[in-house]
Amino acid sequence: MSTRAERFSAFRRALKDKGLKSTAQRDDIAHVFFGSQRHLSIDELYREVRKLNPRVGYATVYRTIKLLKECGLADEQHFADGQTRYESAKGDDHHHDHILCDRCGKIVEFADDDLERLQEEIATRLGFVLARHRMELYGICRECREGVRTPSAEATAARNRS
Amino acid sequence: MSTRAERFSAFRRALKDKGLKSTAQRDDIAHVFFGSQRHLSIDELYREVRKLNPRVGYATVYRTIKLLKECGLADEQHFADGQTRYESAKGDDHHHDHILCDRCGKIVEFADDDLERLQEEIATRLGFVLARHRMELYGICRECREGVRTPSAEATAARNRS
DNA sequence: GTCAGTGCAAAAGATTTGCATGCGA
DNA sequence: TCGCATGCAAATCTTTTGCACTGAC
Repeated sequence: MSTRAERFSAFRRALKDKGLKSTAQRDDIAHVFFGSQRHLSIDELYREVRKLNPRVGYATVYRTIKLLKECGLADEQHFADGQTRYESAKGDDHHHDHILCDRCGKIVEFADDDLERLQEEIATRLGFVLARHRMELYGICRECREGVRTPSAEATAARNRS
Repeated sequence: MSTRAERFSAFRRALKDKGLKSTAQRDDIAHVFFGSQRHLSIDELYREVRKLNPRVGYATVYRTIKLLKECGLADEQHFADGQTRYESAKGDDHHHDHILCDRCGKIVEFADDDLERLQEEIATRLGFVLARHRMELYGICRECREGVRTPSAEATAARNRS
């Protein structure tokens, strides 16, 4: 897993390689995006970026996220709530899946080798050569079951309610 | 797995229980929906229903699919292509996942007990009580790899291209 | 100076909703 | 008859695009 600075450099390098320009907007969007631990929606990303630099338009956020996707630096996720979210890519060798809390909206990442193997096996059995997969588990997390309301869980729940 | 007629009756019963009316449009939409083996998009469903009864509006298809969801008779799927698709629900005791061919778009359903168990185990390990999950595998099917172009694969590929 | 990048507003695509009319119970 | 259901069009919501202007190289 690379640092924010490393990802930022990788983005700038990718832009240069493609003959594209570095701009204040792209820098600001990338900075916010790489700095977030969460799975951001476009709107959340836009709002965060605007705090840093109000001279950024919605369209530019869309255009920049698309660029980040093309560079392999952002992964797009379509969870069950219908919202499209983006996360900072972990790299090819760091595949992971997600488990989401139905109550507070918390998203936890995990990786499991047995699961990967089993998926290969199922695909083979069905005559497919597996290219990729997507798995999401949904349930209730321990904090929500125990009625503990941590600040971060509260914030996440509030975001989900809005 | 119930028959088309059984599902149709279940829908009429559910409507009656909710104090809602049976109408020609609802009947026609349900008939087409329960009769399809495929994972239909709203647009595909609309077109099919129009062949049967041109006096059906787009909005009614949306409203009826929403009703079917509420009755537990339709499952909504968001696959990676971004299109929202619906399938006739198999019932709580018939959970299944999907594997999709990246080339011809074919969608194959499967169920695997080991997979279900492993998911439970992962959720428990992470402190979650699992409610449901979603898994999709993507790859290339045998027919596409072997260059065989079956009529159904051709039809599916054509639909995907359009 | 050149041309890609940007903001804005308009467009496009998917889904929902308001409203007058239609029709099932 | 009464009120839910429908069709249509308009409204939303999300994402993309056209265009004139700005700014990076």
